[in-house]
Amino acid sequence: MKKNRPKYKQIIDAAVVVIAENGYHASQVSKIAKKAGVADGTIYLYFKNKEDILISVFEEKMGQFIEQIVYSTNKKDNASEKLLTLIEEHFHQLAEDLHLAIVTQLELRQSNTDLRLTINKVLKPYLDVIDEIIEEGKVENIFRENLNTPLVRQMIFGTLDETVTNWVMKDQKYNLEKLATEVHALITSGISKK
Amino acid sequence: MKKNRPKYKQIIDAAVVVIAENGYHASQVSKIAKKAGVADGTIYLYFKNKEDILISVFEEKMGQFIEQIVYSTNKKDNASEKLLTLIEEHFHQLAEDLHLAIVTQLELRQSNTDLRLTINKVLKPYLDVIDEIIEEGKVENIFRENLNTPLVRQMIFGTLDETVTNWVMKDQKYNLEKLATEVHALITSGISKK
Amino acid sequence: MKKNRPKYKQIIDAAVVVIAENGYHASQVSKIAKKAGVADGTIYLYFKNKEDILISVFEEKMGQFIEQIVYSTNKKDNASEKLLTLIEEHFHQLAEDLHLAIVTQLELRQSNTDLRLTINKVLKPYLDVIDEIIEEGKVENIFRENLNTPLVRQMIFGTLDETVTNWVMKDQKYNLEKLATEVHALITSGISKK
Amino acid sequence: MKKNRPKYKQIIDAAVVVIAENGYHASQVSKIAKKAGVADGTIYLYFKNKEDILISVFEEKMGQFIEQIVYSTNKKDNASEKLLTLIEEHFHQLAEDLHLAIVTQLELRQSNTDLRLTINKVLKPYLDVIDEIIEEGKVENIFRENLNTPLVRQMIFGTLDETVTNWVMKDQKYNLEKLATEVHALITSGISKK
DNA sequence: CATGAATGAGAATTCATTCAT
DNA sequence: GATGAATGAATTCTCATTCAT
Repeated sequence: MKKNRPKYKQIIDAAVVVIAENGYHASQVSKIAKKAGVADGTIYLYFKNKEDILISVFEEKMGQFIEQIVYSTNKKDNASEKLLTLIEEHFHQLAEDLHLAIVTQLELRQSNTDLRLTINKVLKPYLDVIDEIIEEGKVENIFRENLNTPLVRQMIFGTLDETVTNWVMKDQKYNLEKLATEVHALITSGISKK
Repeated sequence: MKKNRPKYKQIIDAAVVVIAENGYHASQVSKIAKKAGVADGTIYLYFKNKEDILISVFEEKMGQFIEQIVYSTNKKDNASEKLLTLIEEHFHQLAEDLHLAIVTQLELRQSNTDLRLTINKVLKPYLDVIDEIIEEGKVENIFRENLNTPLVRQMIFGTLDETVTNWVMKDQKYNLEKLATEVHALITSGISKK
Repeated sequence: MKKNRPKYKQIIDAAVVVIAENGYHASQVSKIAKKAGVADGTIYLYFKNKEDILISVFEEKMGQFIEQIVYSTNKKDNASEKLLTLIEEHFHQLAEDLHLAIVTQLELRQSNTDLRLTINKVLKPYLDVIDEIIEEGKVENIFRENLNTPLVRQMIFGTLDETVTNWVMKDQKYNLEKLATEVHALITSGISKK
Repeated sequence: MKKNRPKYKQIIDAAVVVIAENGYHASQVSKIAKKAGVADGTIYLYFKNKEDILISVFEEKMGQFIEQIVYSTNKKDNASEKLLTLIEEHFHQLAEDLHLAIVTQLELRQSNTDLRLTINKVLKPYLDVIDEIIEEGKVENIFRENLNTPLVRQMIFGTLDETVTNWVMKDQKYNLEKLATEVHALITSGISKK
């Protein structure tokens, strides 16, 4: 299995750093190879083509990202706490790994081609987790039962995504993780008085 | 003034259509010129370079977009109604002009370079309008006075943006404009019961 | 006659300045037109094409240059004095008009095309003057009668040309005109002792 | 070291031929690549850009040219013989390689930009050799001790350069090498009788 | 006579991918 | 498995010249 050989991981990690430091369009295969300490041709023993590297970056890193969120939310026992935990973990993981945050929030979005489809596919389990929390909240009578789940999920994901992107673009001048409770309050209670 | 000569508008409009139909990376200058009915070289009498076309597309179209929203919200007399109007107009204008929606939600985001900075600059007045509505809501005692305005603005913008992007990517299978009141309710009241 | 109309001279003079200041390759027709204070299209009422401007610059300016040398040398009555006068006038005229010196010594040589042939054609009368002085010197028994006239002319012209070019390229840090007698001595007496 | 790999020399040699045959401005990179038997992209593994090819052509070919002259003059033991040898070698080498003569005398002079600076830099050692011969002649009491060395060098170089250029432009109708002694005589003894 | 907006041909360079060693 | 030299397709922009006004 190629994914278990050491150079596979080396190349993935090199790609994240190279893209974060140089930007999507200036990240040539040869640069990634150099950073990974392998020859250009070696890349093609592990990946079908350049796009396959990027897809794999997203799959590997997002896979872990989602796994961690699922693991953490599962330990909570009501929808509201699960939602808070999801927000906290979302912010925490991206705040911890700035390279990853830059790559996912800014750089990888510059791709067209299949990568954008793959991003959606990879993100699907995450969106499903959000959906499940919403549904659970309805059952637990914590959230309104007439909520339009996909729409609520778009609100939640859109809010988190926009918040992280702003933080990255503002050069991480403030503490992202501390915003979690405030974001959670906004989502659950809205902005209206009372 | 170049911007008032007819070919300027012709080229801008041709660019929107070409980008929407071919995607950002497959939109050669020669394609835009052909669609606009001018010679390749004519493009360069009106625009400094290719990127300048894209920046101008965004400035012109977003300028109108924002103007329309400001105009409409100003006619309402409380923050909540203004917010609803802003959401309605946001959805309405993009639903009305699918080419524009594709370009702003998907294609233009693939650029790096100056365009991304310009996008932020152009968007600024829109974000300011949102901020003003939030502040007004606090004064009118409709919104909680301790709201973190930038964060709320990120929630609002992130939610609208994600909602429109989903609608575009789902091939506009549903009515975007009808979601406005629901989105407004989510933002004002949140998802919690009571 | 076009050559007598004021704009003809305006354009020629503008061309010399534009080429001297911007270099041959950066001297667009539009720049020359602007400096001359006429519209781009007006250039084509006076000149067949861009090359015709350059040819005319050389013809007009070199015509005067040669005329002045012929006039001055004719006033002398032996070949040696004529040669000295020729050198003095050659240096004097180019030292007086730096723009012209830059254009003739550096910029116009970057052309290929017909201009290079024309340069030779325009220069012909000058080379003929040199030939005549050499022949006269033989008759006057001042110069050796077995001199290879074309070769001597090449030595004279090559020496003057190289000297002026060096002076232009060295930013005219020294007095070109003062070199005339020394150059004359070298040509007439050579470098050998005795 | 790139300069020692065979394709480096192939490309340099192809460039000389292509420029000589097509002229400076009609020498596209793709033409040079084709003549060299390599892909267009391969050029850029060996040269930074098109101008770098031209600079390298001049450096390589002129380097050899000068080396040969230094080698030959060093075998002579007085300044006058060294000067004669320099003239003979100068004419000999360019007469032997017509492509090179066309390129150095006509085509490369059409460039502006860095190439012209490089030409001067590369030529410097040659001009230094001439200066040394002049100085040596003074010491040996063969040349006048009050000679202005830079000026004499300009006479010598200007004469040789003009002579070769004339020969190239006159389609090499006569034997350039046979002119060496005559040119040497003119430089050493001048044109005056006695 | 004069204008200046419009034209459109033409070339350098990058970089993902291959394959002989 | 690993290497890295070689490949070659694909696109922006400039500027001399024209011609309708």
